[in-house]
Amino acid sequence: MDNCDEFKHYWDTNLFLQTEELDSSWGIDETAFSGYYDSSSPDGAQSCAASKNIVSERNRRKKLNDRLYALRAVVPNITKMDKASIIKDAIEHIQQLHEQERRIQSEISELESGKLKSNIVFDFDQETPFNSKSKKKKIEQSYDSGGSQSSPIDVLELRVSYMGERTVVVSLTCSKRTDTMVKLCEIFESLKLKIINANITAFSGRVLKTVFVERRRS
Amino acid sequence: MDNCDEFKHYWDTNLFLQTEELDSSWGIDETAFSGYYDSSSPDGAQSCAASKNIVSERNRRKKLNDRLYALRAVVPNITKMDKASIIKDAIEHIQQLHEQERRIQSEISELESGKLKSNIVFDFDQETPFNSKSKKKKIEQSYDSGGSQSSPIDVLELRVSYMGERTVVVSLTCSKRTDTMVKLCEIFESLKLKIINANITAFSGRVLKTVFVERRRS
DNA sequence: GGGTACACGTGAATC
DNA sequence: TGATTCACGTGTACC
Repeated sequence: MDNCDEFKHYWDTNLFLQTEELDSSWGIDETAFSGYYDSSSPDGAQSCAASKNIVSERNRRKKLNDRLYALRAVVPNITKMDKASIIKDAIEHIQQLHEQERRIQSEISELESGKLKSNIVFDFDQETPFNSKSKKKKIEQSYDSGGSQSSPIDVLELRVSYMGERTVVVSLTCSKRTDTMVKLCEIFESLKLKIINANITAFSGRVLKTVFVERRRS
Repeated sequence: MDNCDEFKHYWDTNLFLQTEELDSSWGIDETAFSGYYDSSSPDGAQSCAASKNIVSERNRRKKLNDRLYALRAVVPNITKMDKASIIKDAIEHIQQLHEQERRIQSEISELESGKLKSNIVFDFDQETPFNSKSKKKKIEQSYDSGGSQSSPIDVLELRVSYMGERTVVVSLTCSKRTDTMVKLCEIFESLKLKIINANITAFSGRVLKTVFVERRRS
Protein backbone atom coordinates (compact mmCIF):
# COMPACT_ATOMS: atom_id res chain seq x y z
CA MET A 1 0.00 0.00 0.00
CA ASP A 2 2.91 2.30 0.68
CA ASN A 3 4.30 1.68 -2.73
CA CYS A 4 0.89 2.00 -4.27
CA ASP A 5 0.31 5.35 -2.68
CA GLU A 6 3.74 6.61 -3.61
CA PHE A 7 3.10 5.47 -7.11
CA LYS A 8 -0.18 7.28 -7.29
CA HIS A 9 1.53 10.30 -5.89
CA TYR A 10 4.09 10.22 -8.65
CA TRP A 11 1.93 9.25 -11.57
CA ASP A 12 -1.73 9.91 -11.08
CA THR A 13 -1.04 13.50 -10.20
CA ASN A 14 0.99 13.87 -13.32
CA LEU A 15 -1.60 12.14 -15.44
CA PHE A 16 -4.24 14.26 -13.80
CA LEU A 17 -2.32 17.39 -14.60
CA GLN A 18 -1.96 16.10 -18.09
CA THR A 19 -5.68 15.57 -18.60
CA GLU A 20 -6.37 18.77 -16.76
CA GLU A 21 -4.24 20.71 -19.14
CA LEU A 22 -6.11 18.95 -21.90
CA ASP A 23 -9.11 21.02 -20.82
CA SER A 24 -8.07 24.29 -19.22
CA SER A 25 -4.45 25.17 -19.82
CA TRP A 26 -4.60 23.60 -23.24
CA GLY A 27 -7.02 26.21 -24.54
CA ILE A 28 -4.90 28.98 -23.10
CA ASP A 29 -1.78 27.60 -24.72
CA GLU A 30 -3.57 27.28 -28.03
CA THR A 31 -4.72 30.87 -28.02
CA ALA A 32 -1.32 32.08 -26.90
CA PHE A 33 0.53 30.12 -29.54
CA SER A 34 -2.00 30.90 -32.24
CA GLY A 35 -1.56 34.57 -31.47
CA TYR A 36 2.18 34.18 -31.65
CA TYR A 37 2.05 32.31 -34.89
CA ASP A 38 -0.72 34.44 -36.40
CA SER A 39 1.41 37.55 -35.94
CA SER A 40 4.00 36.07 -38.27
CA SER A 41 1.92 33.97 -40.63
CA PRO A 42 -1.88 33.72 -40.39
CA ASP A 43 -1.98 30.19 -41.84
CA GLY A 44 -4.97 28.14 -40.65
CA ALA A 45 -3.85 24.87 -42.25
CA GLN A 46 -0.47 24.94 -40.56
CA SER A 47 -2.06 25.63 -37.20
CA CYS A 48 -4.42 22.72 -37.77
CA ALA A 49 -1.52 20.46 -38.61
CA ALA A 50 0.31 21.68 -35.52
CA SER A 51 -2.62 20.89 -33.26
CA LYS A 52 -2.91 17.48 -34.91
CA ASN A 53 0.70 16.90 -34.11
CA ILE A 54 0.16 18.09 -30.58
CA VAL A 55 -2.68 15.70 -29.86
CA SER A 56 -0.80 12.94 -31.58
CA GLU A 57 2.25 13.49 -29.47
CA ARG A 58 0.05 13.66 -26.41
CA ASN A 59 -1.44 10.28 -27.20
CA ARG A 60 1.97 8.82 -27.82
CA ARG A 61 3.23 10.04 -24.47
CA LYS A 62 0.17 8.69 -22.74
CA LYS A 63 0.57 5.30 -24.39
CA LEU A 64 4.22 5.14 -23.45
CA ASN A 65 3.45 6.08 -19.87
CA ASP A 66 0.72 3.48 -19.71
CA ARG A 67 3.11 0.84 -20.99
CA LEU A 68 5.66 1.88 -18.42
CA TYR A 69 2.94 1.70 -15.80
CA ALA A 70 2.02 -1.80 -16.93
CA LEU A 71 5.67 -2.81 -16.95
CA ARG A 72 5.93 -1.55 -13.40
CA ALA A 73 2.95 -3.67 -12.46
CA VAL A 74 4.52 -6.96 -13.51
CA VAL A 75 7.85 -6.38 -11.76
CA PRO A 76 7.67 -7.44 -8.14
CA ASN A 77 10.78 -5.86 -6.63
CA ILE A 78 10.06 -2.17 -6.27
CA THR A 79 12.77 0.29 -5.42
CA LYS A 80 11.91 3.72 -6.79
CA MET A 81 9.21 5.18 -8.97
CA ASP A 82 11.53 6.76 -11.49
CA LYS A 83 10.96 5.93 -15.12
CA ALA A 84 14.62 4.96 -15.35
CA SER A 85 14.42 2.97 -12.13
CA ILE A 86 11.34 1.16 -13.40
CA ILE A 87 13.19 0.04 -16.49
CA LYS A 88 16.25 -0.80 -14.41
CA ASP A 89 14.23 -2.96 -12.05
CA ALA A 90 12.54 -4.64 -14.99
CA ILE A 91 15.90 -5.47 -16.53
CA GLU A 92 17.25 -6.90 -13.30
CA HIS A 93 14.08 -8.90 -12.81
CA ILE A 94 14.22 -10.34 -16.30
CA GLN A 95 17.86 -11.31 -15.84
CA GLN A 96 16.99 -12.89 -12.53
CA LEU A 97 14.18 -14.88 -14.12
CA HIS A 98 16.44 -15.99 -16.93
CA GLU A 99 19.08 -17.19 -14.52
CA GLN A 100 16.53 -19.02 -12.44
CA GLU A 101 15.02 -20.61 -15.52
CA ARG A 102 18.44 -21.77 -16.68
CA ARG A 103 19.22 -23.14 -13.24
CA ILE A 104 15.95 -25.03 -12.95
CA GLN A 105 16.16 -26.38 -16.47
CA SER A 106 19.64 -27.74 -15.93
CA GLU A 107 18.58 -29.17 -12.60
CA ILE A 108 15.60 -30.91 -14.15
CA SER A 109 17.47 -32.28 -17.11
CA GLU A 110 20.24 -33.55 -14.88
CA LEU A 111 17.86 -34.94 -12.31
CA GLU A 112 15.36 -36.57 -14.59
CA SER A 113 17.02 -38.15 -17.58
CA GLY A 114 20.55 -36.86 -17.98
CA LYS A 115 23.59 -38.98 -17.44
CA LEU A 116 25.63 -38.34 -14.37
CA LYS A 117 29.36 -38.12 -14.39
CA SER A 118 31.28 -41.35 -14.29
CA ASN A 119 32.95 -40.41 -11.03
CA ILE A 120 30.69 -41.53 -8.27
CA VAL A 121 30.82 -39.19 -5.32
CA PHE A 122 28.17 -39.60 -2.70
CA ASP A 123 28.16 -36.30 -0.93
CA PHE A 124 25.74 -36.70 1.91
CA ASP A 125 27.08 -33.68 3.73
CA GLN A 126 24.59 -31.18 2.44
CA GLU A 127 21.56 -32.26 4.41
CA THR A 128 22.56 -35.48 6.13
CA PRO A 129 25.30 -34.88 8.65
CA PHE A 130 26.38 -38.42 9.35
CA ASN A 131 30.11 -37.99 9.21
CA SER A 132 30.77 -38.68 5.57
CA LYS A 133 34.15 -37.09 5.15
CA SER A 134 35.93 -40.40 5.62
CA LYS A 135 33.35 -42.35 3.62
CA LYS A 136 33.49 -40.01 0.72
CA LYS A 137 37.24 -40.40 0.64
CA LYS A 138 36.90 -44.14 0.80
CA ILE A 139 34.53 -44.24 -2.11
CA GLU A 140 36.77 -42.26 -4.33
CA GLN A 141 39.73 -44.26 -3.20
CA SER A 142 38.15 -47.67 -3.73
CA TYR A 143 36.71 -46.59 -7.00
CA ASP A 144 39.84 -44.99 -8.33
CA SER A 145 42.28 -47.62 -7.13
CA GLY A 146 40.36 -50.88 -6.96
CA GLY A 147 38.23 -50.60 -10.06
CA SER A 148 39.69 -51.31 -13.46
CA GLN A 149 39.84 -47.99 -15.25
CA SER A 150 39.17 -49.66 -18.58
CA SER A 151 35.44 -50.04 -17.85
CA PRO A 152 34.21 -47.29 -15.55
CA ILE A 153 30.76 -47.50 -14.07
CA ASP A 154 28.39 -45.66 -16.40
CA VAL A 155 25.68 -44.34 -14.14
CA LEU A 156 22.53 -43.80 -16.14
CA GLU A 157 20.35 -42.69 -13.27
CA LEU A 158 20.96 -41.98 -9.62
CA ARG A 159 18.26 -40.95 -7.19
CA VAL A 160 18.74 -40.28 -3.50
CA SER A 161 15.49 -39.77 -1.63
CA TYR A 162 15.06 -38.97 2.02
CA MET A 163 12.08 -40.80 3.42
CA GLY A 164 11.24 -40.09 6.98
CA GLU A 165 13.86 -38.91 9.37
CA ARG A 166 16.41 -41.69 9.23
CA THR A 167 15.84 -43.56 5.98
CA VAL A 168 17.68 -42.88 2.75
CA VAL A 169 16.81 -44.65 -0.50
CA VAL A 170 19.51 -44.85 -3.11
CA SER A 171 18.35 -46.00 -6.53
CA LEU A 172 21.06 -46.55 -9.10
CA THR A 173 20.90 -47.63 -12.71
CA CYS A 174 24.00 -48.29 -14.76
CA SER A 175 25.07 -49.99 -17.91
CA LYS A 176 26.03 -53.63 -17.51
CA ARG A 177 29.69 -54.00 -18.24
CA THR A 178 32.52 -56.12 -16.97
CA ASP A 179 32.24 -56.60 -13.22
CA THR A 180 29.73 -53.82 -12.91
CA MET A 181 27.85 -55.76 -10.28
CA VAL A 182 31.03 -56.48 -8.33
CA LYS A 183 32.08 -52.87 -8.47
CA LEU A 184 28.71 -51.69 -7.24
CA CYS A 185 28.93 -54.07 -4.30
CA GLU A 186 32.43 -52.88 -3.52
CA ILE A 187 31.38 -49.28 -3.57
CA PHE A 188 28.40 -49.82 -1.35
CA GLU A 189 30.43 -51.97 1.01
CA SER A 190 33.10 -49.30 1.25
CA LEU A 191 30.43 -46.85 2.35
CA LYS A 192 29.85 -48.88 5.52
CA LEU A 193 26.26 -47.75 5.55
CA LYS A 194 23.56 -49.36 7.61
CA ILE A 195 21.67 -50.98 4.80
CA ILE A 196 18.12 -52.02 5.51
CA ASN A 197 17.34 -53.56 2.15
CA ALA A 198 19.17 -53.91 -1.10
CA ASN A 199 18.03 -55.22 -4.43
CA ILE A 200 20.08 -55.75 -7.56
CA THR A 201 18.63 -56.79 -10.86
CA ALA A 202 20.30 -57.28 -14.19
CA PHE A 203 18.35 -57.08 -17.41
CA SER A 204 18.85 -56.07 -21.00
CA GLY A 205 22.35 -54.76 -20.50
CA ARG A 206 21.53 -52.71 -17.44
CA VAL A 207 21.94 -53.10 -13.74
CA LEU A 208 19.49 -51.63 -11.27
CA LYS A 209 20.35 -51.44 -7.62
CA THR A 210 18.07 -50.09 -4.94
CA VAL A 211 19.37 -49.75 -1.41
CA PHE A 212 17.54 -48.69 1.71
CA VAL A 213 19.92 -47.11 4.15
CA GLU A 214 19.27 -46.07 7.70
CA ARG A 215 21.05 -42.90 8.65
CA ARG A 216 23.14 -42.95 11.75
CA ARG A 217 22.01 -40.84 14.63
CA SER A 218 23.79 -37.54 14.85
CA MET B 1 21.29 -8.75 -38.11
CA ASP B 2 18.19 -7.30 -39.71
CA ASN B 3 16.86 -6.31 -36.35
CA CYS B 4 20.23 -5.03 -35.33
CA ASP B 5 20.46 -2.81 -38.37
CA GLU B 6 16.95 -1.57 -37.97
CA PHE B 7 17.69 -0.85 -34.38
CA LYS B 8 20.77 1.10 -35.26
CA HIS B 9 18.73 2.93 -37.84
CA TYR B 10 16.25 3.97 -35.20
CA TRP B 11 18.52 4.65 -32.30
CA ASP B 12 22.12 5.18 -33.17
CA THR B 13 21.27 7.89 -35.64
CA ASN B 14 19.22 9.62 -32.99
CA LEU B 15 21.90 9.21 -30.37
CA PHE B 16 24.45 10.37 -32.87
CA LEU B 17 22.43 13.45 -33.68
CA GLN B 18 22.09 13.98 -29.96
CA THR B 19 25.82 13.88 -29.30
CA GLU B 20 26.43 15.80 -32.46
CA GLU B 21 24.25 18.59 -31.27
CA LEU B 22 26.18 18.46 -28.04
CA ASP B 23 29.17 19.72 -30.01
CA SER B 24 28.21 21.71 -33.07
CA SER B 25 24.54 22.57 -33.15
CA TRP B 26 24.54 23.00 -29.42
CA GLY B 27 26.77 26.00 -29.58
CA ILE B 28 24.63 27.48 -32.32
CA ASP B 29 21.52 26.93 -30.28
CA GLU B 30 23.14 28.48 -27.25
CA THR B 31 24.08 31.63 -29.08
CA ALA B 32 20.68 31.80 -30.70
CA PHE B 33 18.82 31.30 -27.45
CA SER B 34 21.11 33.58 -25.52
CA GLY B 35 20.44 36.28 -28.06
CA TYR B 36 16.72 35.68 -27.76
CA TYR B 37 16.78 35.77 -24.01
CA ASP B 38 19.23 38.65 -23.75
CA SER B 39 16.87 40.82 -25.75
CA SER B 40 14.20 40.38 -23.12
CA SER B 41 16.19 40.02 -19.89
CA PRO B 42 19.99 40.13 -19.81
CA ASP B 43 20.19 37.88 -16.71
CA GLY B 44 23.35 35.76 -16.63
CA ALA B 45 22.37 33.67 -13.60
CA GLN B 46 19.06 32.63 -15.09
CA SER B 47 20.68 31.72 -18.37
CA CYS B 48 23.24 29.64 -16.49
CA ALA B 49 20.51 27.87 -14.59
CA ALA B 50 18.65 27.28 -17.83
CA SER B 51 21.67 25.70 -19.49
CA LYS B 52 22.23 23.61 -16.38
CA ASN B 53 18.68 22.41 -16.68
CA ILE B 54 19.18 21.74 -20.36
CA VAL B 55 22.23 19.55 -19.88
CA SER B 56 20.60 17.86 -16.95
CA GLU B 57 17.54 17.03 -18.98
CA ARG B 58 19.75 15.87 -21.80
CA ASN B 59 21.54 13.46 -19.48
CA ARG B 60 18.26 12.24 -18.11
CA ARG B 61 16.95 11.49 -21.59
CA LYS B 62 20.15 9.72 -22.48
CA LYS B 63 20.02 7.62 -19.35
CA LEU B 64 16.43 6.68 -19.99
CA ASN B 65 17.18 5.74 -23.56
CA ASP B 66 20.14 3.65 -22.48
CA ARG B 67 17.98 1.85 -19.96
CA LEU B 68 15.40 1.22 -22.63
CA TYR B 69 18.15 -0.04 -24.89
CA ALA B 70 19.38 -2.38 -22.18
CA LEU B 71 15.83 -3.56 -21.55
CA ARG B 72 15.54 -4.30 -25.22
CA ALA B 73 18.72 -6.33 -25.06
CA VAL B 74 17.43 -8.76 -22.44
CA VAL B 75 14.11 -9.44 -24.16
CA PRO B 76 14.47 -12.17 -26.76
CA ASN B 77 11.27 -11.85 -28.78
CA ILE B 78 11.65 -8.82 -30.96
CA THR B 79 8.74 -7.37 -32.89
CA LYS B 80 9.26 -3.67 -33.43
CA MET B 81 11.75 -1.06 -32.38
CA ASP B 82 9.24 1.34 -30.95
CA LYS B 83 9.80 2.51 -27.43
CA ALA B 84 6.26 1.49 -26.63
CA SER B 85 6.72 -1.83 -28.38
CA ILE B 86 9.90 -2.46 -26.46
CA ILE B 87 8.10 -2.02 -23.17
CA LYS B 88 5.17 -4.07 -24.48
CA ASP B 89 7.44 -6.95 -25.47
CA ALA B 90 9.20 -6.74 -22.13
CA ILE B 91 5.88 -6.96 -20.31
CA GLU B 92 4.75 -9.96 -22.32
CA HIS B 93 8.10 -11.64 -21.83
CA ILE B 94 8.00 -11.13 -18.08
CA GLN B 95 4.48 -12.51 -17.91
CA GLN B 96 5.57 -15.45 -20.01
CA LEU B 97 8.51 -16.12 -17.69
CA HIS B 98 6.28 -15.88 -14.66
CA GLU B 99 3.81 -18.33 -16.11
CA GLN B 100 6.58 -20.72 -17.08
CA GLU B 101 8.13 -20.46 -13.64
CA ARG B 102 4.80 -21.18 -11.99
CA ARG B 103 4.21 -24.13 -14.30
CA ILE B 104 7.65 -25.63 -13.72
CA GLN B 105 7.48 -25.12 -10.01
CA SER B 106 4.13 -26.87 -9.76
CA GLU B 107 5.39 -29.62 -12.02
CA ILE B 108 8.47 -30.15 -9.89
CA SER B 109 6.63 -30.11 -6.62
CA GLU B 110 4.02 -32.52 -7.96
CA LEU B 111 6.59 -34.76 -9.60
CA GLU B 112 9.08 -34.89 -6.81
CA SER B 113 7.17 -35.06 -3.57
CA GLY B 114 3.53 -34.33 -4.29
CA LYS B 115 0.80 -36.89 -4.19
CA LEU B 116 -0.71 -38.20 -7.36
CA LYS B 117 -4.40 -38.68 -7.76
CA SER B 118 -5.95 -41.66 -6.05
CA ASN B 119 -7.45 -43.04 -9.24
CA ILE B 120 -4.96 -45.38 -10.79
CA VAL B 121 -5.18 -45.40 -14.55
CA PHE B 122 -2.40 -47.05 -16.44
CA ASP B 123 -2.61 -45.51 -19.84
CA PHE B 124 -0.04 -47.31 -21.90
CA ASP B 125 -1.55 -46.13 -25.17
CA GLN B 126 0.62 -43.11 -25.66
CA GLU B 127 3.80 -44.79 -26.69
CA THR B 128 3.27 -48.51 -26.21
CA PRO B 129 0.61 -49.85 -28.55
CA PHE B 130 0.03 -53.20 -26.94
CA ASN B 131 -3.74 -53.31 -26.99
CA SER B 132 -4.49 -51.75 -23.65
CA LYS B 133 -8.04 -50.59 -24.15
CA SER B 134 -9.41 -53.70 -22.46
CA LYS B 135 -6.73 -53.71 -19.79
CA LYS B 136 -7.30 -50.13 -18.87
CA LYS B 137 -10.96 -50.87 -18.46
CA LYS B 138 -10.17 -53.86 -16.32
CA ILE B 139 -7.96 -51.84 -14.01
CA GLU B 140 -10.56 -49.24 -13.37
CA GLN B 141 -13.19 -51.88 -12.95
CA SER B 142 -11.23 -54.01 -10.53
CA TYR B 143 -10.13 -50.97 -8.63
CA ASP B 144 -13.53 -49.35 -8.42
CA SER B 145 -15.52 -52.49 -7.65
CA GLY B 146 -13.22 -54.89 -5.85
CA GLY B 147 -11.31 -52.51 -3.62
CA SER B 148 -12.89 -51.21 -0.46
CA GLN B 149 -13.55 -47.53 -1.05
CA SER B 150 -12.91 -46.74 2.58
CA SER B 151 -9.11 -46.90 2.13
CA PRO B 152 -8.13 -46.02 -1.43
CA ILE B 153 -4.61 -46.58 -2.60
CA ASP B 154 -2.68 -43.37 -2.03
CA VAL B 155 -0.07 -43.30 -4.75
CA LEU B 156 2.87 -41.20 -3.69
CA GLU B 157 5.00 -41.79 -6.74
CA LEU B 158 4.52 -43.62 -10.01
CA ARG B 159 7.16 -43.99 -12.65
CA VAL B 160 6.81 -45.89 -15.91
CA SER B 161 10.06 -46.25 -17.82
CA TYR B 162 10.57 -47.88 -21.18
CA MET B 163 13.84 -49.77 -21.28
CA GLY B 164 14.73 -51.34 -24.54
CA GLU B 165 12.06 -52.33 -27.01
CA ARG B 166 9.97 -54.74 -25.01
CA THR B 167 10.61 -54.03 -21.33
CA VAL B 168 8.54 -51.73 -19.18
CA VAL B 169 9.46 -50.91 -15.61
CA VAL B 170 6.69 -49.77 -13.32
CA SER B 171 7.82 -48.32 -10.01
CA LEU B 172 5.09 -47.49 -7.53
CA THR B 173 5.22 -46.02 -4.06
CA CYS B 174 2.14 -45.69 -1.90
CA SER B 175 1.15 -45.20 1.69
CA LYS B 176 0.79 -48.38 3.68
CA ARG B 177 -2.83 -48.79 4.67
CA THR B 178 -5.21 -51.63 5.15
CA ASP B 179 -4.72 -54.27 2.47
CA THR B 180 -2.62 -51.98 0.36
CA MET B 181 -0.35 -54.84 -0.55
CA VAL B 182 -3.28 -57.07 -1.47
CA LYS B 183 -4.85 -54.36 -3.57
CA LEU B 184 -1.63 -53.76 -5.42
CA CYS B 185 -1.34 -57.44 -6.21
CA GLU B 186 -4.94 -57.53 -7.38
CA ILE B 187 -4.42 -54.59 -9.64
CA PHE B 188 -1.27 -55.97 -11.17
CA GLU B 189 -2.86 -59.39 -11.58
CA SER B 190 -5.86 -57.88 -13.29
CA LEU B 191 -3.53 -56.31 -15.81
CA LYS B 192 -2.51 -59.75 -17.03
CA LEU B 193 0.88 -58.42 -17.95
CA LYS B 194 3.89 -60.58 -18.61
CA ILE B 195 5.81 -59.79 -15.48
CA ILE B 196 9.53 -60.50 -15.54
CA ASN B 197 10.34 -59.43 -12.02
CA ALA B 198 8.41 -57.89 -9.20
CA ASN B 199 9.56 -56.62 -5.85
CA ILE B 200 7.49 -55.32 -3.00
CA THR B 201 8.92 -53.81 0.11
CA ALA B 202 7.20 -52.30 3.10
CA PHE B 203 8.93 -49.82 5.34
CA SER B 204 8.07 -46.90 7.53
CA GLY B 205 4.43 -46.76 6.54
CA ARG B 206 5.10 -47.02 2.83
CA VAL B 207 4.95 -49.70 0.22
CA LEU B 208 7.28 -49.78 -2.76
CA LYS B 209 6.57 -52.07 -5.66
CA THR B 210 8.79 -52.42 -8.68
CA VAL B 211 7.63 -54.57 -11.58
CA PHE B 212 9.45 -55.49 -14.75
CA VAL B 213 7.00 -56.16 -17.52
CA GLU B 214 7.68 -57.53 -20.96
CA ARG B 215 5.54 -55.97 -23.59
CA ARG B 216 3.61 -58.24 -25.86
CA ARG B 217 4.61 -58.35 -29.46
CA SER B 218 2.41 -56.20 -31.66
C1' DG C 1 1.96 14.54 -47.87
C1' DG C 2 -0.43 12.78 -44.11
C1' DG C 3 1.25 9.85 -40.34
C1' DT C 4 4.42 8.28 -37.01
C1' DA C 5 8.28 8.35 -33.89
C1' DC C 6 11.74 10.81 -31.90
C1' DA C 7 14.90 14.45 -29.43
C1' DC C 8 14.88 18.80 -27.94
C1' DG C 9 14.31 22.94 -24.74
C1' DT C 10 11.32 24.74 -21.23
C1' DG C 11 8.35 25.67 -17.14
C1' DA C 12 6.59 23.51 -13.23
C1' DA C 13 6.56 20.50 -9.25
C1' DT C 14 8.68 17.74 -5.80
C1' DC C 15 12.32 16.80 -2.41
C1' DT D 1 17.72 26.45 -2.68
C1' DG D 2 19.63 23.58 -5.90
C1' DA D 3 18.93 19.12 -7.92
C1' DT D 4 15.85 15.91 -10.11
C1' DT D 5 11.88 14.42 -12.57
C1' DC D 6 8.19 15.13 -15.44
C1' DA D 7 4.73 16.72 -19.22
C1' DC D 8 4.43 19.71 -22.71
C1' DG D 9 4.74 21.80 -27.51
C1' DT D 10 7.74 21.95 -31.39
C1' DG D 11 10.81 20.86 -35.30
C1' DT D 12 12.61 17.12 -37.87
C1' DA D 13 13.39 12.75 -40.20
C1' DC D 14 11.43 8.69 -42.20
C1' DC D 15 7.75 6.04 -44.52
